[in-house]
Amino acid sequence: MPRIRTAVDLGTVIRNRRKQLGLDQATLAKRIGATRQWVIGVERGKPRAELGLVLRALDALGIPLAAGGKTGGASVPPVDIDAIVRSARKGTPR
Amino acid sequence: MPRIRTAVDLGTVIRNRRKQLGLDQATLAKRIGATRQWVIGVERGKPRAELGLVLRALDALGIPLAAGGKTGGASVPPVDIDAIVRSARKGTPR
DNA sequence: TGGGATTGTCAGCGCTCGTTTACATTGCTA
DNA sequence: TAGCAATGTAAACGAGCGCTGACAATCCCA
Repeated sequence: MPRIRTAVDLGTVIRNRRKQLGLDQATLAKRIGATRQWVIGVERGKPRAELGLVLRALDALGIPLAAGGKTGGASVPPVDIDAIVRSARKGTPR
Repeated sequence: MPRIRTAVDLGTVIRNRRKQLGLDQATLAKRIGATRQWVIGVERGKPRAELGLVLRALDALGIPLAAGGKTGGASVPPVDIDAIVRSARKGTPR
């Protein structure tokens, strides 16, 4: 259950899963509704790929995405009190 | 621990977390290295936002992203045997 | 060694992204 | 009510994406 931080992480996950399923790039591309070119780019970790296609790819590969779950350590660092206070007393004098 | 399927899902998560932290759009934008305009778009669920900025946003908000974890049901449908067989015997006649 | 499948690279093109700048709207406080 | 902060909307513009189409480089069997 890899933790995704960068586009490269995501590309690796997608590629591994695709191979695991025995799919080639062309087939995956067709399922997503994109081109093989696009698949190549994403698997390489292209950071400016478009979000919608990426989500469709994960879906097509049966890869669920979870946000905010505790992954083990001190994830989800608790509320930034400072910010809240500042916001509370609308001053925000900078 | 919301399950992310669409760009709208992601926008909602981001917006909620931002407010939870008491940040305004401008501040978040600056931290990400994007503009307020961009934040507005993403929070609205723009499906063609660029991946890199989205990941930076999640990071800036302390939202971990996990891929491939079982979420409860029949997620991660097991390997497509058919595909593997086809791939195994390199034929792939179709 | 030959041939098919898979993957990678290149070039050109339309289109939309993200940025900048400015203004309108809403909400709250003094 | 005036004034400030936060949010939403709009227009113009450069830059890069994703698409089409074609071709080269690898693998892997027969």
